[in-house]
Amino acid sequence: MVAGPLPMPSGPGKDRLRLWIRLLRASRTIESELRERLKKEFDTTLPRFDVMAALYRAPEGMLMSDLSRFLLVSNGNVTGIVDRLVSEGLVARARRNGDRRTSMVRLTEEGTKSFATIAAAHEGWIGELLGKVSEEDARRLTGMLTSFRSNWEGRE
Amino acid sequence: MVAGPLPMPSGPGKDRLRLWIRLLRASRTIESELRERLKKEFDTTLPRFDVMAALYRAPEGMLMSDLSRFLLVSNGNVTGIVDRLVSEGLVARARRNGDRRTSMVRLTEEGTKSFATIAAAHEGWIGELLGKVSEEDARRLTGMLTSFRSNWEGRE
DNA sequence: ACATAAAACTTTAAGCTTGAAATATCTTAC
DNA sequence: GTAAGATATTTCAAGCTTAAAGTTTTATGT
Repeated sequence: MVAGPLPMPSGPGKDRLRLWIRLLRASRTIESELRERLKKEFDTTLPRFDVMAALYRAPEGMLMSDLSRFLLVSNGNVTGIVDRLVSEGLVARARRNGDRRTSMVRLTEEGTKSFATIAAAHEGWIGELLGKVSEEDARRLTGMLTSFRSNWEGRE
Repeated sequence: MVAGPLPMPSGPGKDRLRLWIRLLRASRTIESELRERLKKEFDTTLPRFDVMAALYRAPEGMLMSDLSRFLLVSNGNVTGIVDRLVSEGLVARARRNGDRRTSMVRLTEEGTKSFATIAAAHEGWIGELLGKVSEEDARRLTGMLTSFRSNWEGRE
């Protein structure tokens, strides 16, 4: 999957396979760099950052299932990550009157502050890691990836 | 990180952040689809597929550290995946005369056959999943991602 | 009202992942 | 030749991940 420098596939329809391999290598490279920096600089992890980023954008809170859908990860996964964030005091669960199955999850004040700091560093890192991609190319790439995505949005 | 449809960042230098978010969402979407199909159709996993793909390209075998570098994952990780593949008879470790610390890892005959079958299906899936990306766009995207990658190859 | 189904979550088991510590082997410098 | 360091790999603990099964609560059909 993460095929590399040596014998690349050739023939009809291989361009998409090659694209996928590059896409995956690029995102893994960046991801592992981010992971390392989050750990070293802020003693946190990418999944925690992802959850906090989602909650930061929703001050009124989110349901567990919203988080799961939004982050493209399973329900059970979110449970574990949120549990850990709660035990660290960065996130709170609030029972709801209307529906006792659900609870609104939101950042605590401490979580909000913490996230703002980390997010600023994160944005700088991305600027650095993608520095060689021109703003122009960045916009074009984003456009292509968006059209790909809309093709898949809401599947099953 | 996997930010989505609602308030997208704006301002100077946000194009790269937006690009990264799209890149990550695209690769996670495709990855999870592949994961599911590998499981359902062939009762295997993406990491196992990755290792077998690497070995398929190296009939003479690879060292554990080669695998680790090539796949962009940690050493200890490769140990576990290879252990499982060995126990399933798909991969073999061969001690080397020269250096007793290392062993050459290679596909067994069964592993080779098995991989060929799965890889054919895999290529079809990619063609399907990236079907809306034109071959032309695929080549352009690949080019941009390649230049990004060479910028990072061999860091640290 | 009451049974049945649906929805929202959590729990569980198995496997993936990392970074760090531990082992074993080889290489280098005296 | 031997101690010190470098390499290659495995082991370990903690956390992430998923699919499937289980729990609790709400909604629906009769």
